[in-house]
Amino acid sequence: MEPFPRSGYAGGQIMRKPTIQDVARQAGVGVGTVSRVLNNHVAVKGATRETVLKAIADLDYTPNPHARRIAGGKSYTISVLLPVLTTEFYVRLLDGLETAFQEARYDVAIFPLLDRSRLERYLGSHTLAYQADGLVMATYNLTKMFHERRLRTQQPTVLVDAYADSVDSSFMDNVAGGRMAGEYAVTLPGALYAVWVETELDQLFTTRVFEDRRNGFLGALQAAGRAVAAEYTSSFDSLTARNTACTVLDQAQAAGLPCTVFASADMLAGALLDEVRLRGLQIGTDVRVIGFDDQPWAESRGLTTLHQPVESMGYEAAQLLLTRLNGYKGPARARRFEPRLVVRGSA
Amino acid sequence: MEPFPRSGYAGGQIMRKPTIQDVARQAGVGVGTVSRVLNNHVAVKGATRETVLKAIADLDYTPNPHARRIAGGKSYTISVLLPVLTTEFYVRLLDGLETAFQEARYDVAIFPLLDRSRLERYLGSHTLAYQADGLVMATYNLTKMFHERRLRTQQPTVLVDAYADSVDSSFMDNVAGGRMAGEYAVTLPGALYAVWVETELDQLFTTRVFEDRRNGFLGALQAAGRAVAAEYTSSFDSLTARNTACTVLDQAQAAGLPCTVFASADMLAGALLDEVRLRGLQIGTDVRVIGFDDQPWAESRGLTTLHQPVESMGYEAAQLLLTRLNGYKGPARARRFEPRLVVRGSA
DNA sequence: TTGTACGCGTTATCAA
DNA sequence: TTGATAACGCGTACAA
Repeated sequence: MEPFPRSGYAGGQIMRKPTIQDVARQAGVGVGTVSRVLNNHVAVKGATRETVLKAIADLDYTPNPHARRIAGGKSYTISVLLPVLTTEFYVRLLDGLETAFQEARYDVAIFPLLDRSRLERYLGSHTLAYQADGLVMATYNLTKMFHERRLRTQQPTVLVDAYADSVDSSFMDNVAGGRMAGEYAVTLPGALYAVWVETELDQLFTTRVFEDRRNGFLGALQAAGRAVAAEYTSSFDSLTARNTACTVLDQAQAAGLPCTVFASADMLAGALLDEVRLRGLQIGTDVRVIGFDDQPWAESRGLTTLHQPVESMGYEAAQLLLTRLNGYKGPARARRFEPRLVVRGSA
Repeated sequence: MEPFPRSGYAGGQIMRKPTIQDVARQAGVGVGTVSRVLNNHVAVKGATRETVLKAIADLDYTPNPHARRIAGGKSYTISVLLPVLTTEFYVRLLDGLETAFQEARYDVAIFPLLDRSRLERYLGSHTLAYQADGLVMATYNLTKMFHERRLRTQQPTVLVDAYADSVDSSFMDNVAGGRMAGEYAVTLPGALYAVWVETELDQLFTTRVFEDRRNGFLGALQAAGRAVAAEYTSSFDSLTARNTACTVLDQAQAAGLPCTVFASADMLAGALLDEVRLRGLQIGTDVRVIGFDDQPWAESRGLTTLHQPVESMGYEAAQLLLTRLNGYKGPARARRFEPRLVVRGSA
C-alpha cells in the first residue's frame, strides 16, 4: 500500500478523493451548506453558493453515490435491464436512455438479461441493480410477474419497448406497425405471405412485440377482405432465417408470382432479399418484401420497412422515470410511439 | 408515503429491508460477529456461525452494497466496459465473466462504450463505473491511454480480449489464430485471398485484434514461401461485407479458380459463402473459405473456422481481477488463449 | 441563512 | 472467540 495521507495535497496532487468535508473546509463553510448547494436547496445565499461551487471545482470534488444512498437520499443511479444486446435496436435505445439520464445527472448501469435466472438475481436481492434509484426494464412482458408480485419493485420502474398496466411505459405501437404493413401490402399485386419471429417458450419472460405486429397485419388484411396465403415462423438467427426464406419462396414460386412477403423483422427481410436474388428473381416485381425495424443497412439495400423512433422511445422512458424520481405519484402513464412506413424499392 | 415501521414485522411481512442489526438481534450476537460471518472470517466458532446463518436465512437478509462500500472500501461490484454488444462474442464473454464473479459473490454492471466520449465519462468522475471495486475493459487497446495517464485506474483493472503490458490481461492469441489459418491455407490448391476488418480511425480507441490475425496469417504464408494474391478490407456491417465478397470473387474468378479466402471474421465468411452460392460455384472445391470466430451458425453452414474459447477467456479475466481484489500485488499477468482450427466442409 | 450533530448500514479496531 | 464502538461520506433535522 502506498502512503495514504488523510489531509489534502501531496506534490500538488490530491492523493485521496476529496470529501464533502474537504470542500467545506476549502470554502470556509459547514458541510451542511455544501450539501445544500449539491442538492439545489433554495435556502443558500448566492455568494455562499458561488464560494462553494468554486471550492468544488478547485478540488474536483464529486459526491460519493454510495454515501448518498446510505444517508437515506438518492444515489443518482439508474439500472437498465436489457435482453441480450445483439441488435442495433438496443444500441439506439440505450442512446436515448443515456442521453436523457445524463442530462438529469443520473448515472446508468446496464444489466444484461442473458437468461431468466438473471432477472430474479438482479431483482431479488442485494444487487446494485436493485439498489438503484430507478429501474428501466426493456422489451420483456412482465405484466404477470407484477401481478403475481414476483416482481416487487420498491423503486420507480418504467418499461420500455413493453407494456404493463401497472407501471409507466414507453413503447412502440407494434399493432399499428403491423397494420401499416398490412394496409400497404393489400395494395400490391399477388399473394400475401408473412414471416414471424418465434417468441420464447417461457410465458413470464416473453415479449409481445411480434404477436402485436401479427395482430395488426392480419387485422388490416381482414379489413380489406384479404388473407395470407401462408404464415411462417423463424427464430432470430441468421441460419434459421435463411432456411425460412427458402421455404417461403419455394411455396410462393409453386403457387405463382408475383407475391408480397411481410417479414416482421428486418433481419428476416434481409434473408429473403438474399434468397430472392439467389433465385434470379426480381425484388420489387416478382417478390415484394416489407421489413420491420429500418436497420442501418435497410436504406442501401432498398428495403421497404417500418421505421421506429427508438431513441425517442428511450428518451421518453427516461423522462417518465425522472418525473417519478422527482416525486410524481400519479397513475401509470403509457407513451405510445408510432412507426413510420418507409417505402423503398423492395415493395 | 406508506408507514415506515422501524421495527421488524407487520402481518408476517418485513416492511423494511433487514439490516445487520436485525440479524444480530435475531441471532443473539453482536453485529461484529455477523459481519465476520458475512466476510468468512476465520475467528468464528462453528456453532455461532450456524446460528448467524440461520438468522440471515430467516430474515432473508442481504448486505447493503452501498454501506459496505462506505465502511470497508469494498462494494462487491465490478464494472465491465464493453464495446457495443452486437455480436455473439460479447454475450459469451459476459457469460464467462459473470459466472466467475458470481461464484465470488461479486455483482457486475455493464457500461457499453457506445463512443469514445463515454469512456472518459465513465472513468473520469464520480460514476458508478468508477466506484466499483474493479474494472474489466474489453477489446480496446488502451495501452497508450495508460501510458499517457489519461486512464488513471485507481482500482484493479483487467483487460480482456486486449493486451497492455502494464495491467493484467486475458486474451486470444490472434497472431496464432492467423498463423493457423495461414498454415492450413497453404496446403490448399489455388490462389490465396484475405479479407480484413477495418479498425477504427481513433488510435487510442482501436483494437489490435485484426492486425494480429493479419500478421499471423501473412507470417505463415511467408514461412511457406507463399503470398496472398490480394487483400481486402471491409467494415463490420453486413452490407459492406456483401460488397466486399463480390469484389473478392470478381477478382478471384478473373484470375482463375480454385482459390482460398481467409475471412478474418465469420461474418465476412458468411457473406462470402452467400456470394459463392449465388454465383453457382462450389464451396470447398471452387472456392474454399476459412473464417474466424466459430459463430453458432458456423457448424450448420459447414464453415471451416477458428474456434475461440471465449467463455474461458472471460472466466480467467475475472479470476485475475479477483486475485487482485484479494490483495495480490505482483506484476501484471497475461493469460493467452489459443484458438483451435475447426475444419468443416468450406475448406 | 448557516453550522452542528445525528443517523444511515456496514467494516474494522480494540478490549474483554 | 466475541461484543462494543469508532469510523466511512453524506443528508438533514434542529438550533442558532
